[in-house]
Amino acid sequence: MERKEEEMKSHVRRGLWKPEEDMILRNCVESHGEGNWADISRRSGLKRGGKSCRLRWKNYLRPNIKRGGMSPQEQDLIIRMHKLLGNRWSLIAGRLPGRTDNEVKNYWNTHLNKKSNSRKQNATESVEAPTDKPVMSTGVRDSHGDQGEGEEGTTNWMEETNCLAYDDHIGSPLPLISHYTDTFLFDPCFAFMDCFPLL
DNA sequence: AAACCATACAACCGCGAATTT
DNA sequence: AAAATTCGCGGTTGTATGGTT
Repeated sequence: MERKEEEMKSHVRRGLWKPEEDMILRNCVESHGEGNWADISRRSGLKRGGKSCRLRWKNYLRPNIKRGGMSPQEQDLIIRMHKLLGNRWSLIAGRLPGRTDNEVKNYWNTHLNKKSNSRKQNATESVEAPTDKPVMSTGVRDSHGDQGEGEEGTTNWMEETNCLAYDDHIGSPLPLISHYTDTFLFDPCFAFMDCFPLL
């Protein structure tokens, strides 16, 4: 049993994807549709696990993926959202059209984390008791323990996040309500966040 | 030129949630 | 209802690349 698993693992290709593999995966997803990644992995003939196929598609091959550097607006939005939600990368990425959770996470870890830390350090020189915890918690996925409880820090998040989306097409921040009715109509987390200022 | 180091990003892993059987 | 399977998330690791010594 374990031996068989070992054997399976040893036949699975790992590491960076080659252009040929990308092409095969793209063709396979286009003809069979997204989902059931184990099946796609089998059908494609690629020696890649379903998980790996899914990740590659989601983060790289999917249409409408935006590549290249983050705009200042995107950076700013990530910082604000991270302050609110903590490491909820998929939620943050959901507010950035064309960006993936992995990309946002990487960008935060390599660029913004430092920036944010140095900012925080400056702030702590004048104010006591900073916190790594997000201002708000969604309560949707709390098992990892790095999310805030939502009780503390009911600070000025309204002021700070009066814009939670940026529209590249019109080149200006979207007001909360228009975005709420647009992309995140059914996201309870954002529905709550967006409604809160009305209280 | 080469060894070393730092940075950025792609990919993997483990886990829990959701769904299917 | 329980077991098995699939999916999605966040943390972590691996690798390519560029800069410095």
